[in-house]
Amino acid sequence: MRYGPEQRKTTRRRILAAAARKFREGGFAGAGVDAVMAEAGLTAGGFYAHFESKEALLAEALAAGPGHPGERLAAGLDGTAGAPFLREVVRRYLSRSHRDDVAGGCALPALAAEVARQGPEARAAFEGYLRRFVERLAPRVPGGPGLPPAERVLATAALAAGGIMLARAVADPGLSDRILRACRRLAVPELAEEAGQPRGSAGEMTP
Amino acid sequence: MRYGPEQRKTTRRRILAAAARKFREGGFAGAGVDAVMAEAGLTAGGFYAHFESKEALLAEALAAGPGHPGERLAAGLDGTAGAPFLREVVRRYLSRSHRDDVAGGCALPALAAEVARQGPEARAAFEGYLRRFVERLAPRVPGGPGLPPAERVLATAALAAGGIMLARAVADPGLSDRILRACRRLAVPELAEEAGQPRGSAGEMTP
DNA sequence: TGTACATCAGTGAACGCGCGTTCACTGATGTAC
DNA sequence: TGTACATCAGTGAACGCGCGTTCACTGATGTAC
Repeated sequence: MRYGPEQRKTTRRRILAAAARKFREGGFAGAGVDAVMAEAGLTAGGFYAHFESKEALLAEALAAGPGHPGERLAAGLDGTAGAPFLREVVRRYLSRSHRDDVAGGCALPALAAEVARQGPEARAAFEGYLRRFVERLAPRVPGGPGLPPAERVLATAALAAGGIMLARAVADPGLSDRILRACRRLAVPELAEEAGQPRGSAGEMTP
Repeated sequence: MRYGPEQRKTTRRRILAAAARKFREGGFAGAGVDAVMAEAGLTAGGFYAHFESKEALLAEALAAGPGHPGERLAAGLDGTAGAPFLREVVRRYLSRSHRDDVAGGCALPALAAEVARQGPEARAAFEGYLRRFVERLAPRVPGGPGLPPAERVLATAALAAGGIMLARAVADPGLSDRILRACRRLAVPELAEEAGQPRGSAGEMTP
């Protein structure tokens, strides 16, 4: 093991990445410090050299997550803006692959309900996570009736997060797909979406 | 204490009602059998005379919840249908009072993320809970572009559940209100909503 | 009517377990001289 | 260059605690005769 502050930072980042995955996968209450540290290739005891508490880890794991969806969703869409841009972002977010990849997916559908039961620290971090969607997407998203772009991003985030969450919770795969499709259409009423469902994962949110 | 099967049924219902409240409030992982039974005025040991396990209780608490929102939301709207009906339902659901009453509110924003991590029993019960929205509301809700009424109810449920969930998780009350308002507008683009936010709780989902 | 017994919802203590957190220690790395 | 010491990230065992679940028991109620 290398010595020095660089190693310390690397380890810290590894714990954060592990926490981001484990918390999404098992929930904040369901993923223990033990499991997070094991995912990072460490033992539980070393955790408190890096973080004050489990809740502090949650806050940082939200704030410092690498590859925020607000950026990942817009990748490769440099020329686009307006309704086509929004449709493409929504198509990537409300995809089967995102639904099926809880650990690697967005924090909103996986953790929002639990964050709502946490203290101000975690909620402020979560708020920052949500605001980042607005910052990154609002400049390229069209407004709607009574909805400036920033408000539309907020409402679309709620719709998309809710859609992924419900699609994950439901038992019937057919209903799950219906939920995703219906949400994609409600999100972009300006454009009649192509009839079929998107196939394959090219360009979708999680590979 | 009265003897006989009537008393047994009453107690069972009391446990279910307590579970519905406690699970929404603290999460499924966060609310213990002890806390649920205490809310019902009982001690933990008696629980297993009524339910096989904690997860079985979750499934039943979802399925047998008294006063499903699908019915409560439509109460007093007997003459209405179409876009005005939908707007009123959405206004009640996406209200501050519903946001602030986790224990008495809808199961979707409070429990969906955790249900997604449970077994088939709980997920099937959750699915029934969601389908009940469609059954009760679709006959009176208008379709949209590429969205038959049933699909529109599904997408609106995702939007509304996501909106309440995000509004609860965020730290800033102003942002929380903005989320609710933006979601109400996206849900019913046919009608330009009145400029102000709804005030008071008359007709809203939770008193 | 009165007595003995059967029933059974609910109690309360106990169980094994995993949790978040603490802490004495290890051992690899760097520094002083 | 070599030796002694300092640093500190990470280990692993232990802690107190609350969890889901079990179970012997209580005591109020109903039934038999």
